[in-house]
Amino acid sequence: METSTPRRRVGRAERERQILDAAVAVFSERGYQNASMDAVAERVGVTKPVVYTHFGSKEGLLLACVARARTDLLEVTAAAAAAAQGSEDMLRQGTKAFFDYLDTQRPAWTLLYSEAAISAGAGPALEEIRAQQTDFIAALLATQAPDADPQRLAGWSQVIVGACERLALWRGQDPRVSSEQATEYLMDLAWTGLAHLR
Amino acid sequence: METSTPRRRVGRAERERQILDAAVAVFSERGYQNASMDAVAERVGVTKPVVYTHFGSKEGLLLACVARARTDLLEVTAAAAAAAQGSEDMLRQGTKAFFDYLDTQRPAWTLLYSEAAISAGAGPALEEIRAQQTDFIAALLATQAPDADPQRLAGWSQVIVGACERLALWRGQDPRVSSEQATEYLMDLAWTGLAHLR
DNA sequence: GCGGTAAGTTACCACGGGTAACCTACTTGC
DNA sequence: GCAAGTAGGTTACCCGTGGTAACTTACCGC
Repeated sequence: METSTPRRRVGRAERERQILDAAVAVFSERGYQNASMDAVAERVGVTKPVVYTHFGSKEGLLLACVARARTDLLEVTAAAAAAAQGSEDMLRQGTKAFFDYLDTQRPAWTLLYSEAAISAGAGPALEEIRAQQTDFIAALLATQAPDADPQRLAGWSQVIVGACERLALWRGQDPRVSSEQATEYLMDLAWTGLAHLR
Repeated sequence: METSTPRRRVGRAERERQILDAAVAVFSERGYQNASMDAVAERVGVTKPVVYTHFGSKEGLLLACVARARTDLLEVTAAAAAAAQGSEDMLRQGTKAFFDYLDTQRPAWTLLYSEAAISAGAGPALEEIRAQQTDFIAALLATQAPDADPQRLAGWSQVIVGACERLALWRGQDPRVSSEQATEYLMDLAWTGLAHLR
């Protein structure tokens, strides 16, 4: 089949995009462990060493996937928060955008929160995502509780980030839980608690 | 040196304990991925097929480690909660016992919350641990908010479990945060929030 | 002592990550 | 146009490690 295209050559940027797309799909379908580099390469219509020249190693490829998802996620949540008015609504809209992103980008979600934990090298990358999130949230909380100890603010941020991740995984198992509901359950405890601590 | 013990033979139960101990150590030291079954076997002073006759596969070995840690963790937290009086104190003492357990059993902690996520097969085992925790917590919360929708109670439980995991990871990176502080940060948001929702 | 069996060993396979050496489609300079 | 250079690709391989088949030996009951 494949009408006569003996060996199509493609620019570097384009190829990297193709490989990343294939990697996200393959990793999320078969799991990082069970996914072979050959499978990724084959999906692109290319051989293994090509993948290696672009991303160095299997872990490097995973890291690149994570990095791209991270950028997207940050973009989406930051935009939602920016469009809101007031601290409470910023947290609410940002959280909801987080859940919605994971809904529409299922493979990326699987990758980030189920598969990526696999690689020792991806751990730090995930921690960086969380650091972004906690910093952002700590700043938000500070507007509501300006007198609180910075460590306490950081702790609260950790609580919120952890809660979001867990709620996301929970929703993955039980799709009856809407992103609105998940957001509300978080706000119930987090924001209500905060409001009464001042 | 090992004075002259040519080939010591050991009972099944004892061997399994030895192998589990070695596996927890090796997996947490080098990471599940980088740990070889040969390394585990060598640590016990035995060859690879012995490990396989006991645990079937690398994943099986990991699962057995997780199962044991899970039993310990449940035991410790349940005991702490049972010794407390009143719902709030049960949540507080249970949470603190959780953090304290992870403090004293570092390798087990690493295994559960950094390495175990690696294996596709270990994922369900971890979810079962969480299910235990969330059920327990949901029952606790129900005493405080008897009128709440069950799904909402479940959601709040997810929030709390996620928060605990994240706080534990945070403490792993920053040892200045004591188990008491971590517990308090959780209670600040979770319990205070809950108290004002009734 | 003398089998029978549980406990262990050696020697191997296969699969997948990673690489070295080679090849070829396109571009650039003349 | 055409030679030369190079980015983009391929084939063929290595080696570590999960997993297993076939054989060996320490211990127990009798």
